[in-house]
Amino acid sequence: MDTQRPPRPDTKTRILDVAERLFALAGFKRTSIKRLACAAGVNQAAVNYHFGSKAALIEKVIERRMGPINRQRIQRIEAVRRGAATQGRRPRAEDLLHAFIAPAFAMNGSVEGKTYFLTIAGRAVSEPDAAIRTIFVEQIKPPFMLLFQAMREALPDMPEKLLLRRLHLAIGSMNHCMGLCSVNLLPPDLFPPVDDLESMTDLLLDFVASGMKAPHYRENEPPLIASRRPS
Amino acid sequence: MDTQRPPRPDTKTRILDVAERLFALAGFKRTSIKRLACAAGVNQAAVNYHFGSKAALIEKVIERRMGPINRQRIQRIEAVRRGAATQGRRPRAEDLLHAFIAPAFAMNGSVEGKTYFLTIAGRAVSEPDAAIRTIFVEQIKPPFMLLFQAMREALPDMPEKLLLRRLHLAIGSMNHCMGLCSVNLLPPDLFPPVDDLESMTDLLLDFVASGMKAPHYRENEPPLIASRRPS
DNA sequence: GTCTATAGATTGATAGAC
DNA sequence: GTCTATCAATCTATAGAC
Repeated sequence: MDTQRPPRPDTKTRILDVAERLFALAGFKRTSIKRLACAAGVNQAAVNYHFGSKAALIEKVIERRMGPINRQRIQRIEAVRRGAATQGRRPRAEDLLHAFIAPAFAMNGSVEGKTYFLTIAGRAVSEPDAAIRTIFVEQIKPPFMLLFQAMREALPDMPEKLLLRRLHLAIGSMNHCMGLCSVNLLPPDLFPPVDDLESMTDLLLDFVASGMKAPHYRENEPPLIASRRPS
Repeated sequence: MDTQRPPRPDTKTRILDVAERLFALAGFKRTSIKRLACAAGVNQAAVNYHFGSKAALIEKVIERRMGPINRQRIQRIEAVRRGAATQGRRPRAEDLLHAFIAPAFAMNGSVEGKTYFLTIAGRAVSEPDAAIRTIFVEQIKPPFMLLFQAMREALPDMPEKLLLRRLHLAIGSMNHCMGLCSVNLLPPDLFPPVDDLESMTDLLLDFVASGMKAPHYRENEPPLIASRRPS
C-alpha cells in the first residue's frame, strides 16, 4: 500500500477540529477548555495561547465554515439572477432557495466535520448567549438579504413583509434539518435517519419552495382555510 | 378603584415564573440558582428545598406548559378526525396541522409567560444537554405520533417516510417561529416583529400546510425541478 | 510553543440554626 | 419554610519555567 497517512495537522487546526466536534456534541457552554485540550492532545494553556480566549475560539470555529458557505451562497444567487436576466425572465424561487440552501449541506472537508458543523449551525439562531448568536446573525445577514432581494424579483406579487417572514420560516426548517442530519438529536424511531446530505437537501428544498409559494390573502379577504378560525 | 391587586403567588409559583423568564432570556446553563432566587425574591436554599435540584426545576418549568399544550393538541386532532369521519371524508391536512400548532401559541396565562415559554420551547430540540432535550422529546412524542397517524389518513398517497420527515420540517418551522415571536433573538431589521400570536399562527400554518403538500416524485422519476442538480 | 501550577471567580447543593 | 454559612467542584485565564 502506497497510501500515506495524512500528516498530523498542526496544533491550531487540531484544536479547531476537536472544538467543532465537542461543541456539536455538548454545546459551547458545557464544553470546557480543559476537556477540549485533552481531547485534542494539546495542553490547556495552548488553547488560550493560540486563540486568546474561549469566546475567540468559538468565533473561529464558526467563521471557518460560515465564511466559505456564505461566499458560495452569494455567488450562486448572483448566478441564478444573471442566468434569468440573460433569458429575459424572472429568477425562479426554487433556484434561489437552492442556491442558498445547498452550500450549507455541501461543504468541503471531511464528512464528520460537515455534520458536526451542521449541528452547531442548527443551534445558532436560538443560542441563548447573545454574543455567540450575533456572530451567526451578522455572518448570515449579507447572503440572507441578497436572497430576500432576489426573491422579491421571483415573487413580485407577494407583500414584502410576508415574503421576509416566510423566508425566516424557511430558515427555521433549514436549521432544524441541519440539527437532525448530524448528531442524533432525536431517537431514530421519531426521525428516520437520512442516508445522505444530498437527499436531505432535496427534502428540504421541496418543502420550503412550496411553503414560500403558498397562497396568501390580501387584507379584508376571507381566510382561504375556513377552519382556521374555529368559532 | 376597587381593583384588587392579585395576591402575591406562593413561593413555588414565584420561582417557576422567574425561572421561566430567566431560562428564556439566558438559557438553562447560564441561569444560576443564585441569580434566579434573587430575582424571585426568595432565598437560594429555598429553590432546592422546593424542587430538589436545578434539573428538577427545569423539568417542572417545561412540564407546567407542555402538559396542557399537548393535551389540547391530542383533543383537537381527535376532534378533527371525528368531524371528518362524521362527514364520511378524510381529515384535511390543514386542519390537523392547525390542531397541532395552535395550542402552542394560545396558552392560558399571562402574555409574558406565553412568550417566554415559546422561546424555551424553540430551543428544545437543539438543546445540547440530552437530559433536558429528552424531557421535551418524550412529552411531545404522543401528540406528534398522533398527528403523524392522522396525516397518513389526510395524505394517503405520500410515502410514510417522506411524510414523517416533512412533519419534522414543519416542526422546525414552528420551533423557529416560537423563538422569533418572543424574546428578540434577531434584530428587528432582519425580522419584522409580529403584532400578535394569532397572525403568527396563520403565517406558520399557511407555510407548513403548503410545504407538507408539496409535490414529490417517486423512484426513477426525473426531478421536478430541473435546476436541482446543477451539473 | 509547550508545559506546570495556580489564581480568582462562580457554580450546585447542603448542613444546621431559627 | 426560611435563613446564613459554607463545602467541594468546576471553570477561564494567566504567570512563569523551560
